Amino acid sequence: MHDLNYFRDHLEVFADMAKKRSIPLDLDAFRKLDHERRALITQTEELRAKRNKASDEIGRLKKENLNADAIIAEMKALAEPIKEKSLKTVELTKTQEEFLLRVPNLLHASVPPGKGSEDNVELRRWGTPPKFDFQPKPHWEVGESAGILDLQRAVKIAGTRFALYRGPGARLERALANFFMDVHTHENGYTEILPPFIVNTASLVADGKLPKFAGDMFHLEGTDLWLTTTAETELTNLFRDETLDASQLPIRVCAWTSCFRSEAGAAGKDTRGIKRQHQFQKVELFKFTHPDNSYQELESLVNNAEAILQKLGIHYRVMQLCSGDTGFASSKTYDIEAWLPSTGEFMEISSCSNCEAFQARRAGIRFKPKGGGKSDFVHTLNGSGLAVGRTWIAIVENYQQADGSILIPDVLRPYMGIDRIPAAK
RNA sequence: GGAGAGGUGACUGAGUGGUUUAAAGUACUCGCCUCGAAAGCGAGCGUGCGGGAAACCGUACCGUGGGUUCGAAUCCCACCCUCUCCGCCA
Repeated sequence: MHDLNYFRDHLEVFADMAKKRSIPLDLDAFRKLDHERRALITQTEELRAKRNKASDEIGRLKKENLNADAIIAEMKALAEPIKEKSLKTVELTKTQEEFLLRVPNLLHASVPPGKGSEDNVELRRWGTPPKFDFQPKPHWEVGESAGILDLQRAVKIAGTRFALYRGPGARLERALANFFMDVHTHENGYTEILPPFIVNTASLVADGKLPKFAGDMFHLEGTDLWLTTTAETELTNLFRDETLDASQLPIRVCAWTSCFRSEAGAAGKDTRGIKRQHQFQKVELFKFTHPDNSYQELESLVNNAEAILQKLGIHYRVMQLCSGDTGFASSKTYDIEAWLPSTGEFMEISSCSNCEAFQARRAGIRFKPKGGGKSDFVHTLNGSGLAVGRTWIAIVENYQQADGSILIPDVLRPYMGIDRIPAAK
Protein backbone atom coordinates (compact mmCIF):
# COMPACT_ATOMS: atom_id res chain seq x y z
CA MET A 1 0.00 0.00 0.00
CA HIS A 2 1.06 3.53 -0.59
CA ASP A 3 1.37 6.36 1.88
CA LEU A 4 -1.85 8.38 1.67
CA ASN A 5 -0.12 11.75 1.73
CA TYR A 6 2.42 10.74 -0.88
CA PHE A 7 -0.31 9.30 -3.08
CA ARG A 8 -2.45 12.45 -2.84
CA ASP A 9 0.49 14.73 -3.64
CA HIS A 10 1.88 12.66 -6.53
CA LEU A 11 -1.13 11.46 -8.48
CA GLU A 12 0.74 11.96 -11.77
CA VAL A 13 3.38 9.43 -10.64
CA PHE A 14 0.66 6.83 -10.10
CA ALA A 15 -1.09 7.64 -13.37
CA ASP A 16 2.22 6.96 -15.10
CA MET A 17 2.64 3.63 -13.25
CA ALA A 18 -0.88 2.53 -14.20
CA LYS A 19 -0.14 3.28 -17.83
CA LYS A 20 3.08 1.26 -17.73
CA ARG A 21 1.32 -1.69 -16.11
CA SER A 22 -1.64 -1.35 -18.49
CA ILE A 23 -4.16 -1.25 -15.66
CA PRO A 24 -7.09 1.11 -15.08
CA LEU A 25 -6.77 3.57 -12.19
CA ASP A 26 -9.56 6.08 -11.59
CA LEU A 27 -7.73 8.98 -9.99
CA ASP A 28 -10.59 11.43 -10.50
CA ALA A 29 -12.78 9.25 -8.33
CA PHE A 30 -10.05 9.24 -5.70
CA ARG A 31 -9.64 13.01 -5.84
CA LYS A 32 -13.36 13.55 -5.35
CA LEU A 33 -13.61 11.02 -2.54
CA ASP A 34 -10.59 12.42 -0.75
CA HIS A 35 -11.92 15.95 -0.92
CA GLU A 36 -15.32 14.92 0.40
CA ARG A 37 -13.80 12.87 3.17
CA ARG A 38 -11.51 15.60 4.43
CA ALA A 39 -14.28 18.18 4.49
CA LEU A 40 -16.40 15.79 6.54
CA ILE A 41 -13.57 15.06 8.98
CA THR A 42 -13.09 18.76 9.60
CA GLN A 43 -16.80 19.24 10.30
CA THR A 44 -16.99 16.20 12.58
CA GLU A 45 -13.94 17.22 14.57
CA GLU A 46 -15.21 20.74 15.05
CA LEU A 47 -18.40 19.35 16.58
CA ARG A 48 -16.39 16.97 18.76
CA ALA A 49 -14.14 19.76 19.97
CA LYS A 50 -17.22 21.73 20.93
CA ARG A 51 -18.64 18.78 22.83
CA ASN A 52 -15.36 18.05 24.62
CA LYS A 53 -15.16 21.62 25.83
CA ALA A 54 -18.78 21.54 27.04
CA SER A 55 -18.20 18.23 28.83
CA ASP A 56 -15.39 19.80 30.82
CA GLU A 57 -17.72 22.65 31.70
CA ILE A 58 -20.45 20.23 32.79
CA GLY A 59 -17.98 18.41 35.01
CA ARG A 60 -16.91 21.65 36.62
CA LEU A 61 -20.51 22.78 37.25
CA LYS A 62 -21.47 19.42 38.75
CA LYS A 63 -18.47 19.49 41.04
CA GLU A 64 -19.60 22.84 42.34
CA ASN A 65 -23.20 21.60 42.66
CA LEU A 66 -24.41 24.03 40.04
CA ASN A 67 -27.14 23.35 37.51
CA ALA A 68 -25.86 22.14 34.13
CA ASP A 69 -29.17 21.19 32.53
CA ALA A 70 -29.00 23.88 29.85
CA ILE A 71 -25.58 22.75 28.50
CA ILE A 72 -26.51 19.09 28.76
CA ALA A 73 -29.62 19.71 26.69
CA GLU A 74 -27.52 21.59 24.15
CA MET A 75 -25.01 18.75 23.91
CA LYS A 76 -27.76 16.18 23.66
CA ALA A 77 -28.78 17.85 20.43
CA LEU A 78 -25.21 17.54 19.18
CA ALA A 79 -25.04 13.77 19.68
CA GLU A 80 -27.02 12.84 16.59
CA PRO A 81 -25.14 14.96 14.00
CA ILE A 82 -21.79 13.83 15.44
CA LYS A 83 -22.76 10.20 15.15
CA GLU A 84 -24.15 10.65 11.68
CA LYS A 85 -21.09 12.48 10.38
CA SER A 86 -18.59 10.12 11.98
CA LEU A 87 -20.36 7.08 10.53
CA LYS A 88 -20.21 8.67 7.09
CA THR A 89 -16.54 9.47 7.65
CA VAL A 90 -15.79 5.85 8.56
CA GLU A 91 -17.59 4.74 5.43
CA LEU A 92 -15.63 7.08 3.17
CA THR A 93 -12.36 6.13 4.86
CA LYS A 94 -13.09 2.46 4.28
CA THR A 95 -13.84 3.12 0.63
CA GLN A 96 -10.60 5.02 0.30
CA GLU A 97 -8.56 2.29 2.00
CA GLU A 98 -10.18 -0.32 -0.20
CA PHE A 99 -9.14 1.76 -3.20
CA LEU A 100 -5.55 2.18 -2.01
CA LEU A 101 -5.19 -1.52 -1.13
CA ARG A 102 -5.81 -2.32 -4.79
CA VAL A 103 -3.23 0.08 -6.21
CA PRO A 104 -0.12 -1.87 -7.26
CA ASN A 105 3.43 -0.92 -6.36
CA LEU A 106 5.40 1.71 -8.25
CA LEU A 107 7.94 0.33 -10.72
CA HIS A 108 11.69 0.73 -10.48
CA ALA A 109 13.17 3.02 -13.16
CA SER A 110 15.11 0.11 -14.70
CA VAL A 111 11.97 -1.93 -15.51
CA PRO A 112 11.59 -2.16 -19.32
CA PRO A 113 8.25 -1.16 -20.83
CA GLY A 114 6.02 -3.90 -22.16
CA LYS A 115 2.59 -5.48 -22.07
CA GLY A 116 3.16 -9.11 -21.10
CA SER A 117 5.63 -11.97 -20.87
CA GLU A 118 6.53 -11.63 -24.56
CA ASP A 119 8.19 -8.29 -23.74
CA ASN A 120 10.39 -9.58 -20.90
CA VAL A 121 14.09 -9.08 -21.48
CA GLU A 122 16.60 -11.92 -21.37
CA LEU A 123 19.63 -10.90 -19.29
CA ARG A 124 21.87 -13.97 -19.37
CA ARG A 125 22.05 -17.72 -19.91
CA TRP A 126 24.01 -20.34 -18.04
CA GLY A 127 25.11 -23.74 -19.32
CA THR A 128 23.94 -25.51 -22.46
CA PRO A 129 21.00 -27.78 -23.29
CA PRO A 130 21.82 -31.49 -22.86
CA LYS A 131 22.33 -33.50 -26.07
CA PHE A 132 20.16 -36.53 -26.70
CA ASP A 133 20.59 -39.25 -29.31
CA PHE A 134 16.88 -39.98 -28.99
CA GLN A 135 13.70 -37.90 -28.78
CA PRO A 136 13.45 -36.69 -25.14
CA LYS A 137 10.04 -37.33 -23.57
CA PRO A 138 7.94 -35.02 -21.44
CA HIS A 139 8.27 -35.54 -17.68
CA TRP A 140 4.88 -37.19 -17.23
CA GLU A 141 5.79 -39.91 -19.68
CA VAL A 142 9.22 -40.51 -18.15
CA GLY A 143 7.72 -40.41 -14.64
CA GLU A 144 4.78 -42.72 -15.36
CA SER A 145 6.88 -45.31 -17.17
CA ALA A 146 9.49 -45.35 -14.40
CA GLY A 147 6.66 -45.75 -11.89
CA ILE A 148 7.62 -42.70 -9.87
CA LEU A 149 4.66 -40.51 -10.82
CA ASP A 150 1.01 -41.62 -10.58
CA LEU A 151 -1.42 -38.97 -11.78
CA GLN A 152 -4.44 -41.28 -12.16
CA ARG A 153 -4.45 -42.24 -8.51
CA ALA A 154 -3.88 -38.62 -7.49
CA VAL A 155 -7.08 -37.74 -9.34
CA LYS A 156 -8.93 -40.47 -7.45
CA ILE A 157 -7.68 -39.20 -4.11
CA ALA A 158 -8.04 -35.46 -4.60
CA GLY A 159 -8.84 -34.52 -8.18
CA THR A 160 -7.22 -33.01 -11.20
CA ARG A 161 -4.12 -30.82 -10.73
CA PHE A 162 -2.84 -33.01 -7.91
CA ALA A 163 0.12 -35.39 -8.09
CA LEU A 164 1.24 -38.54 -6.34
CA TYR A 165 4.90 -39.54 -6.29
CA ARG A 166 6.13 -43.05 -5.57
CA GLY A 167 9.40 -44.57 -4.41
CA PRO A 168 12.46 -42.72 -5.74
CA GLY A 169 10.09 -40.12 -7.25
CA ALA A 170 8.86 -39.17 -3.78
CA ARG A 171 12.41 -39.36 -2.49
CA LEU A 172 13.58 -37.02 -5.25
CA GLU A 173 11.12 -34.32 -4.18
CA ARG A 174 12.31 -34.63 -0.57
CA ALA A 175 15.97 -34.74 -1.62
CA LEU A 176 15.63 -31.55 -3.64
CA ALA A 177 13.98 -29.68 -0.75
CA ASN A 178 16.71 -30.79 1.67
CA PHE A 179 19.45 -29.92 -0.80
CA PHE A 180 18.03 -26.42 -1.39
CA MET A 181 17.66 -25.72 2.31
CA ASP A 182 21.17 -26.95 3.07
CA VAL A 183 22.72 -24.72 0.41
CA HIS A 184 20.83 -21.62 1.53
CA THR A 185 21.43 -22.10 5.24
CA HIS A 186 25.06 -23.31 5.03
CA GLU A 187 26.41 -21.33 2.06
CA ASN A 188 24.12 -18.34 1.55
CA GLY A 189 23.49 -17.11 5.09
CA TYR A 190 19.75 -17.66 5.45
CA THR A 191 18.08 -18.72 8.70
CA GLU A 192 15.67 -21.62 8.34
CA ILE A 193 12.05 -21.02 9.33
CA LEU A 194 9.30 -23.61 9.48
CA PRO A 195 6.08 -21.55 9.48
CA PRO A 196 2.38 -22.45 9.51
CA PHE A 197 1.02 -23.46 6.09
CA ILE A 198 -2.28 -21.79 6.96
CA VAL A 199 -2.51 -18.02 7.35
CA ASN A 200 -5.11 -15.52 8.50
CA THR A 201 -6.65 -12.68 6.52
CA ALA A 202 -4.52 -9.99 8.19
CA SER A 203 -1.33 -11.71 7.01
CA LEU A 204 -2.60 -11.84 3.44
CA VAL A 205 -3.56 -8.17 3.41
CA ALA A 206 -0.11 -7.27 4.76
CA ASP A 207 1.54 -9.35 2.05
CA GLY A 208 -0.57 -7.82 -0.75
CA LYS A 209 -2.52 -10.96 -1.71
CA LEU A 210 -5.77 -9.58 -0.34
CA PRO A 211 -8.12 -8.03 -1.15
CA LYS A 212 -7.22 -8.39 -4.81
CA PHE A 213 -6.40 -12.07 -5.27
CA ALA A 214 -8.91 -13.87 -3.05
CA GLY A 215 -9.95 -15.99 -6.02
CA ASP A 216 -6.51 -17.56 -6.36
CA MET A 217 -6.57 -19.09 -2.89
CA PHE A 218 -8.25 -21.86 -0.94
CA HIS A 219 -10.32 -20.39 1.88
CA LEU A 220 -11.19 -22.56 4.87
CA GLU A 221 -14.95 -22.41 5.18
CA GLY A 222 -16.36 -20.73 8.26
CA THR A 223 -12.97 -19.43 9.39
CA ASP A 224 -10.65 -16.48 8.92
CA LEU A 225 -8.02 -18.88 7.54
CA TRP A 226 -6.58 -19.61 4.10
CA LEU A 227 -4.15 -22.21 2.75
CA THR A 228 -0.90 -20.42 1.99
CA THR A 229 -0.04 -19.82 -1.67
CA THR A 230 3.63 -19.11 -0.90
CA ALA A 231 5.85 -18.89 2.17
CA GLU A 232 6.40 -15.28 1.14
CA THR A 233 3.22 -14.53 3.10
CA GLU A 234 4.39 -16.17 6.32
CA LEU A 235 7.88 -14.69 6.04
CA THR A 236 6.60 -11.16 5.31
CA ASN A 237 4.51 -11.42 8.46
CA LEU A 238 7.39 -12.65 10.66
CA PHE A 239 7.92 -9.09 11.88
CA ARG A 240 4.47 -7.61 11.26
CA ASP A 241 3.89 -4.57 13.49
CA GLU A 242 7.45 -4.68 14.82
CA THR A 243 10.23 -2.12 14.80
CA LEU A 244 13.64 -3.62 14.10
CA ASP A 245 17.02 -2.13 14.85
CA ALA A 246 19.05 -0.94 11.85
CA SER A 247 22.01 -3.00 13.07
CA GLN A 248 19.95 -6.20 12.61
CA LEU A 249 19.53 -5.57 8.87
CA PRO A 250 19.61 -7.28 6.51
CA ILE A 251 17.68 -10.23 7.92
CA ARG A 252 17.76 -13.25 5.59
CA VAL A 253 15.35 -16.14 6.14
CA CYS A 254 14.28 -19.13 4.10
CA ALA A 255 11.48 -21.65 4.41
CA TRP A 256 10.40 -24.90 2.83
CA THR A 257 6.61 -25.16 2.67
CA SER A 258 3.79 -26.69 0.76
CA CYS A 259 1.89 -24.10 -1.28
CA PHE A 260 -1.74 -24.25 -2.35
CA ARG A 261 -3.24 -22.40 -5.30
CA SER A 262 -6.74 -22.75 -6.66
CA GLU A 263 -5.49 -21.79 -10.14
CA ALA A 264 -8.81 -20.16 -10.90
CA GLY A 265 -8.66 -18.71 -14.38
CA ALA A 266 -5.93 -21.12 -15.46
CA ALA A 267 -8.36 -23.55 -17.05
CA GLY A 268 -6.78 -25.26 -20.03
CA LYS A 269 -3.27 -24.00 -19.22
CA ASP A 270 -0.54 -26.58 -18.63
CA THR A 271 -3.04 -29.39 -18.19
CA ARG A 272 -0.56 -32.15 -19.00
CA GLY A 273 1.91 -33.13 -16.33
CA ILE A 274 2.63 -31.48 -13.02
CA LYS A 275 3.79 -28.02 -14.00
CA ARG A 276 0.71 -26.31 -12.60
CA GLN A 277 -0.70 -27.92 -9.46
CA HIS A 278 -3.09 -27.08 -6.64
CA GLN A 279 -0.42 -28.22 -4.18
CA PHE A 280 3.34 -27.99 -4.57
CA GLN A 281 6.47 -27.54 -2.49
CA LYS A 282 8.66 -24.49 -2.65
CA VAL A 283 11.74 -23.19 -0.88
CA GLU A 284 11.36 -19.47 -0.41
CA LEU A 285 14.14 -16.93 0.16
CA PHE A 286 13.23 -13.71 1.94
CA LYS A 287 15.08 -10.57 3.05
CA PHE A 288 14.32 -7.57 5.22
CA THR A 289 16.77 -4.85 4.20
CA HIS A 290 17.68 -1.22 4.68
CA PRO A 291 16.16 0.87 1.84
CA ASP A 292 19.64 2.01 0.77
CA ASN A 293 20.88 -1.40 -0.34
CA SER A 294 17.79 -3.40 -1.25
CA TYR A 295 18.74 -3.52 -4.93
CA GLN A 296 22.18 -4.98 -4.19
CA GLU A 297 20.38 -7.54 -2.04
CA LEU A 298 18.06 -8.33 -4.95
CA GLU A 299 21.05 -9.19 -7.14
CA SER A 300 22.54 -11.52 -4.54
CA LEU A 301 19.11 -13.11 -3.97
CA VAL A 302 18.88 -14.02 -7.66
CA ASN A 303 22.44 -15.33 -7.56
CA ASN A 304 21.56 -17.52 -4.57
CA ALA A 305 18.69 -19.05 -6.53
CA GLU A 306 20.82 -19.47 -9.68
CA ALA A 307 23.50 -21.27 -7.68
CA ILE A 308 21.09 -24.16 -7.13
CA LEU A 309 20.57 -24.74 -10.86
CA GLN A 310 24.31 -24.45 -11.48
CA LYS A 311 25.02 -27.13 -8.89
CA LEU A 312 22.37 -29.32 -10.49
CA GLY A 313 23.84 -28.66 -13.93
CA ILE A 314 20.61 -27.44 -15.47
CA HIS A 315 20.67 -24.96 -18.34
CA TYR A 316 18.70 -21.79 -17.52
CA ARG A 317 18.19 -18.14 -18.39
CA VAL A 318 17.46 -15.06 -16.29
CA MET A 319 14.72 -12.72 -17.46
CA GLN A 320 13.87 -9.23 -16.34
CA LEU A 321 10.13 -8.80 -16.27
CA CYS A 322 8.68 -5.89 -18.22
CA SER A 323 6.30 -3.35 -16.70
CA GLY A 324 3.15 -5.21 -17.73
CA ASP A 325 4.32 -8.55 -16.31
CA THR A 326 5.71 -7.33 -12.98
CA GLY A 327 3.60 -8.52 -10.06
CA PHE A 328 1.24 -6.40 -7.97
CA ALA A 329 3.50 -5.91 -4.94
CA SER A 330 6.81 -5.81 -6.81
CA SER A 331 8.92 -2.87 -8.00
CA LYS A 332 11.31 -5.05 -9.96
CA THR A 333 11.31 -8.78 -10.70
CA TYR A 334 13.73 -11.29 -12.19
CA ASP A 335 12.51 -14.70 -13.30
CA ILE A 336 14.77 -17.71 -13.63
CA GLU A 337 13.67 -20.18 -16.30
CA ALA A 338 14.97 -23.75 -16.58
CA TRP A 339 15.42 -25.57 -19.86
CA LEU A 340 12.98 -28.35 -20.75
CA PRO A 341 14.23 -30.59 -23.59
CA SER A 342 10.83 -32.15 -24.34
CA THR A 343 9.41 -28.87 -25.59
CA GLY A 344 12.65 -27.03 -26.29
CA GLU A 345 11.39 -24.18 -24.13
CA PHE A 346 12.26 -22.54 -20.85
CA MET A 347 9.99 -22.97 -17.79
CA GLU A 348 9.72 -20.48 -14.92
CA ILE A 349 11.31 -21.99 -11.85
CA SER A 350 11.95 -18.93 -9.68
CA SER A 351 10.70 -15.38 -9.38
CA CYS A 352 12.74 -12.85 -7.37
CA SER A 353 11.29 -9.47 -6.44
CA ASN A 354 12.08 -6.32 -4.56
CA CYS A 355 8.83 -4.99 -3.08
CA GLU A 356 10.60 -1.98 -1.55
CA ALA A 357 8.40 -0.57 1.24
CA PHE A 358 5.10 -1.69 -0.32
CA GLN A 359 4.59 -4.73 1.90
CA ALA A 360 6.41 -3.22 4.87
CA ARG A 361 3.96 -0.33 4.96
CA ARG A 362 0.98 -2.69 4.85
CA ALA A 363 2.57 -4.92 7.46
CA GLY A 364 3.96 -2.17 9.71
CA ILE A 365 7.58 -3.37 9.58
CA ARG A 366 9.91 -0.51 10.53
CA PHE A 367 13.51 -0.06 11.55
CA LYS A 368 15.14 2.44 13.84
CA PRO A 369 18.01 4.26 12.06
CA LYS A 370 21.52 4.00 13.49
CA GLY A 371 22.00 7.54 14.73
CA GLY A 372 18.48 7.68 16.15
CA GLY A 373 15.69 9.62 14.48
CA LYS A 374 12.34 8.71 13.04
CA SER A 375 11.80 5.04 12.23
CA ASP A 376 11.28 4.12 8.58
CA PHE A 377 9.91 1.15 6.66
CA VAL A 378 12.25 -1.68 5.68
CA HIS A 379 12.37 -3.07 2.16
CA THR A 380 11.19 -6.64 1.64
CA LEU A 381 12.51 -9.01 -1.01
CA ASN A 382 11.35 -12.49 -1.91
CA GLY A 383 12.33 -15.19 -4.35
CA SER A 384 11.93 -18.89 -4.95
CA GLY A 385 15.05 -20.82 -4.25
CA LEU A 386 13.59 -22.89 -5.93
CA ALA A 387 10.17 -24.29 -6.79
CA VAL A 388 10.69 -27.93 -5.83
CA GLY A 389 8.05 -29.57 -8.04
CA ARG A 390 9.25 -27.74 -11.12
CA THR A 391 12.86 -28.61 -10.36
CA TRP A 392 11.70 -32.24 -10.18
CA ILE A 393 10.39 -31.79 -13.73
CA ALA A 394 13.68 -30.27 -14.88
CA ILE A 395 15.71 -33.12 -13.39
CA VAL A 396 13.50 -35.83 -14.84
CA GLU A 397 13.51 -34.29 -18.32
CA ASN A 398 17.14 -33.18 -18.52
CA TYR A 399 18.62 -36.34 -16.99
CA GLN A 400 16.41 -38.93 -18.73
CA GLN A 401 18.27 -41.71 -20.54
CA ALA A 402 17.46 -43.68 -23.69
CA ASP A 403 16.51 -46.75 -21.61
CA GLY A 404 13.95 -44.77 -19.56
CA SER A 405 16.11 -44.45 -16.47
CA ILE A 406 16.97 -41.09 -14.89
CA LEU A 407 20.50 -40.14 -13.83
CA ILE A 408 20.84 -38.38 -10.49
CA PRO A 409 23.11 -35.27 -10.52
CA ASP A 410 26.19 -35.66 -8.32
CA VAL A 411 25.12 -33.13 -5.67
CA LEU A 412 21.85 -35.00 -5.10
CA ARG A 413 23.32 -38.49 -4.74
CA PRO A 414 24.01 -38.18 -0.99
CA TYR A 415 20.37 -37.18 -0.56
CA MET A 416 19.02 -39.94 -2.83
CA GLY A 417 21.27 -42.83 -1.84
CA ILE A 418 21.29 -43.93 -5.49
CA ASP A 419 22.90 -42.56 -8.66
CA ARG A 420 20.10 -43.48 -11.03
CA ILE A 421 16.36 -44.02 -10.94
CA PRO A 422 15.81 -47.27 -12.84
CA ALA A 423 13.51 -47.51 -15.84
CA ALA A 424 11.06 -49.92 -14.25
CA LYS A 425 10.41 -50.92 -10.67
C1' G B 1 -13.95 -28.70 24.35
C1' G B 2 -14.69 -27.21 30.07
C1' A B 3 -13.31 -23.96 34.41
C1' G B 4 -10.64 -19.80 36.29
C1' A B 5 -7.45 -15.38 35.68
C1' G B 6 -6.03 -11.56 32.59
C1' G B 7 -5.28 -8.08 28.04
C1' U B 8 -3.32 -0.15 29.55
C1' G B 9 2.40 3.41 25.83
C1' A B 10 9.28 0.31 24.05
C1' C B 11 8.86 -2.33 29.08
C1' U B 12 6.88 -2.62 34.36
C1' G B 13 2.52 -0.85 36.26
C1' A B 14 -1.58 2.70 38.63
C1' G B 15 -6.22 4.18 37.16
C1' U B 16 -14.23 1.62 38.43
C1' G B 17 -18.08 7.87 34.97
C1' G B 18 -16.17 14.16 34.63
C1' U B 19 -12.93 20.05 36.92
C1' U B 20 -6.19 16.31 33.86
C1' U B 21 -4.18 16.35 28.23
C1' A B 22 -3.45 7.74 31.08
C1' A B 23 -0.08 8.59 37.54
C1' A B 24 4.62 6.65 38.62
C1' G B 25 8.98 3.95 37.51
C1' U B 26 12.46 1.74 33.93
C1' A B 27 14.69 2.27 29.22
C1' C B 28 15.92 5.88 25.52
C1' U B 29 17.32 11.17 23.63
C1' C B 30 19.17 16.08 24.72
C1' G B 31 21.16 19.63 28.20
C1' C B 32 23.67 20.98 32.97
C1' C B 33 27.57 19.19 36.07
C1' U B 34 32.64 16.46 35.11
C1' C B 35 39.34 15.97 32.63
C1' G B 36 36.02 11.86 31.17
C1' A B 37 32.29 8.70 33.02
C1' A B 38 28.77 7.16 36.73
C1' A B 39 25.50 9.35 40.02
C1' G B 40 22.59 13.68 40.50
C1' C B 41 19.62 17.67 38.42
C1' G B 42 16.51 19.72 34.30
C1' A B 43 13.83 18.78 29.89
C1' G B 44 12.04 15.68 26.10
C1' C B 45 10.11 10.98 24.76
C1' G B 46 3.61 7.18 20.78
C1' U B 47 0.79 6.46 16.22
C1' G B 48 -2.94 7.75 12.57
C1' C B 49 -6.00 11.47 10.63
C1' G B 50 -7.68 16.75 9.71
C1' G B 51 -6.44 22.11 9.55
C1' G B 52 -1.99 25.32 8.91
C1' A B 53 3.54 28.22 5.09
C1' A B 54 5.22 27.09 9.88
C1' A B 55 5.16 27.23 15.06
C1' C B 56 1.21 24.88 16.41
C1' C B 57 -4.02 23.66 16.98
C1' G B 58 -7.83 19.96 16.78
C1' U B 59 -9.38 14.85 16.81
C1' A B 60 -9.12 9.54 17.49
C1' C B 61 -6.65 5.42 19.69
C1' C B 62 -6.14 1.79 26.91
C1' G B 63 -7.24 -6.45 22.84
C1' U B 64 -11.43 -5.97 18.63
C1' G B 65 -16.43 -4.54 17.45
C1' G B 66 -21.07 -2.72 19.16
C1' G B 67 -24.14 -0.27 23.12
C1' U B 68 -25.51 3.14 27.42
C1' U B 69 -24.34 8.54 28.56
C1' C B 70 -24.05 15.51 27.71
C1' G B 71 -19.28 12.81 28.69
C1' A B 72 -16.31 5.89 28.77
C1' A B 73 -9.64 3.10 29.87
C1' U B 74 -13.63 2.97 33.64
C1' C B 75 -20.55 0.63 33.00
C1' C B 76 -23.27 -3.24 29.54
C1' C B 77 -23.11 -7.02 25.32
C1' A B 78 -20.51 -10.03 21.71
C1' C B 79 -16.02 -11.72 19.88
C1' C B 80 -10.51 -12.44 19.73
C1' C B 81 -5.99 -13.47 22.16
C1' U B 82 -2.65 -14.92 26.36
C1' C B 83 -1.77 -17.65 30.96
C1' U B 84 -3.10 -21.69 34.67
C1' C B 85 -5.77 -26.21 35.56
C1' C B 86 -8.82 -30.27 33.43
C1' G B 87 -10.26 -33.21 29.10
C1' C B 88 -8.71 -35.00 24.25
C1' C B 89 -4.64 -35.97 21.10
C1' A B 90 0.34 -36.86 17.05
